[in-house]
Amino acid sequence: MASEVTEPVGRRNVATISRQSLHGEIVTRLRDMIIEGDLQPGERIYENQLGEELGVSRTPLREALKFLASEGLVELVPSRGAVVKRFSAKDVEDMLIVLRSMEMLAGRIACVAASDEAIGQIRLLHDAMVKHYEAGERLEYYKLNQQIHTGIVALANNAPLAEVHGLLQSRVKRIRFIGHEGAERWAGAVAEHERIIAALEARDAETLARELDTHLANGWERVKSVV
Amino acid sequence: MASEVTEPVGRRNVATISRQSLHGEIVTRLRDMIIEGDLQPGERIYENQLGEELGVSRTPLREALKFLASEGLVELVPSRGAVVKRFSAKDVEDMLIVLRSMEMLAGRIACVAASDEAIGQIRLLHDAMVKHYEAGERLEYYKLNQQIHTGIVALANNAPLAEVHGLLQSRVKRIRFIGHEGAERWAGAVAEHERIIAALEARDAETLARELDTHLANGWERVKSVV
DNA sequence: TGCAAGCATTTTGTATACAGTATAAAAAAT
DNA sequence: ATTTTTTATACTGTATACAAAATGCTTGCA
Repeated sequence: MASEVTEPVGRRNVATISRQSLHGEIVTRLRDMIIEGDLQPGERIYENQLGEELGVSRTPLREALKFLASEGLVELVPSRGAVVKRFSAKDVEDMLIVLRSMEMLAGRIACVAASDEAIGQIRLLHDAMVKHYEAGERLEYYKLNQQIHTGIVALANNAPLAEVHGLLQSRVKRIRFIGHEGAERWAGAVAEHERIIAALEARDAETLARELDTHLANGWERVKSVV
Repeated sequence: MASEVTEPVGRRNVATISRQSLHGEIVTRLRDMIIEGDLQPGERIYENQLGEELGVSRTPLREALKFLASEGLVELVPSRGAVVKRFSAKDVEDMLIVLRSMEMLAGRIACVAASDEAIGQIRLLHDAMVKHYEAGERLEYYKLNQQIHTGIVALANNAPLAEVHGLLQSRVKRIRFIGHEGAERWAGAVAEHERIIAALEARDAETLARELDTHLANGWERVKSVV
C-alpha cells in the first residue's frame, strides 16, 4: 500500500498509462475483486486457476498475494496458500472505532491547516453526492461518500494518517457498501454529512469532531446487521 | 532441495515454536535488518546479493520484499527493484501524531475495558524498565519502553488498532532508539511513564489521555533533532 | 579533451520446472 | 460396514532459467 501507486478511486483505469508494473496491476485487480465480492471471504485462492484467469503466471501473482496479505485482505496459511480474509463483527466494529478516531484527528487538523480551496473541493464532492442521493444512484453516491471521507483525511496533509486510514477503509469498503441500504438510514447519513461539511467550512474543530464522531458511530449501527 | 538456512541466532522467539515459513523468516529478518540499520535508508537492495547473503533464492526474497513494501519499510521502484525507505522529518512527525492519537484512544478504552491483571502486567514492565534506567542499560530500557506502549495498546483489545499502531511503531523504532540519548531527556521520559502508569491504575481516562498526549509530544521533541 | 553511440554487463521481471506436502480417494483389514 | 492404510493427485514452496530493461564502460570521432 505504502509504495504502491494508488490511483484515485472512480477514475477510468484505461486512462492511466499502461506503464504500471504487472505486480501493481495484479494487486489493484485482486483488491478490487475482493472488495467487489468476486472473491468471497473465506474462499481459498488457487494460484494456478486464478493466474490463468488473469493471464499471468504464478510468480507475479504470488508476489501480489504477499502484498495483499500485508494489507490484511488475504491470509496466508502455511502450505495451503492464500485465503480471502473474513472479518468478524468485532473486527469491523474495531476498525470503525479506529477509523472514527483517525477521521476526528484529521478533521481537527484540517480546521486549522487546510486551505479554503481544499475545503471547497470537499463541498463540491458533497453537493455532487447529494445529487446522486436525490437521483437514487446508490453506487455513485457511495463512491462520492468514500471520496469525501478520504478527502477530509487528505486535508490533514499527513501521509501516514491517510495511509492507515486507507488501509482500514479498504477492508470495510465492501461491508459498508452493503450496509448502506435502506432509505431512512441513507437520509440520516446525508444529513450528517451536511453538518460535517458545514462544521468544516466554519473551521469549527470541536463541532466537526463531534459530528464525525456521531456519524461514524451511526455508521456502525447502520452496518452491524450485515456483518 | 530446501536450502540450508543458517539459523539467525540470538533473538529466537521462544513462544513460536513451530518453524515459521521461509517467507515469514525472511520478512522478520529483513525487518530487523532495516530497523537495526544493517540496511540503511535509501540503500538499494540487490536481490542476488542479499539472497546469497541470506542463503535463499530470489523468489522467496522477492516475495518478502513485496510484503515489506506493503508495510512501508521498502519502496518498489519499477524496473529498479527495492530501496529501503527513507523517512523525512515531516514523515516522522506525522507518524508520531498518529501514534499519539492511537495510544490516547487505546488508553481511554483500556481504562474501562482492561482487567486488573492486565494493568498489573504493565506496572511490572514499568518497574522493570525503571530498574534498567537506573542501571543505565539503555537497550534494555528501550525494549521495555516499547513493550509498555505496545502493551497499553493491547489493553484496548482492538486488533486493528494494535496492528496499525505496530505498523507505524516499527517505522519509527530506529529513529526513536537513536533519539533517546541524553540523560535529562531520559529522566523526563521515565517520569512521564510513571504518571501514565498511575493514571492507568486509577483508570482515570482523561488524565491518562493527557499524560500520553504530552509524553508523545515530548517524544517528538526528543527525537526531532536526529531525523 | 569532450561527447556520443554502441556494446557488454548487471539487474530486474516473468515463466517454468521440480520437490515437498496436504487432501482425497481407493483398497485392505478388522 | 467401519476403520485404517495406501496410493494418487493437486497444490504450494522454492529454485532455476530466460527475457527485457537499465546501467556502465569502451571506443570512435570531432
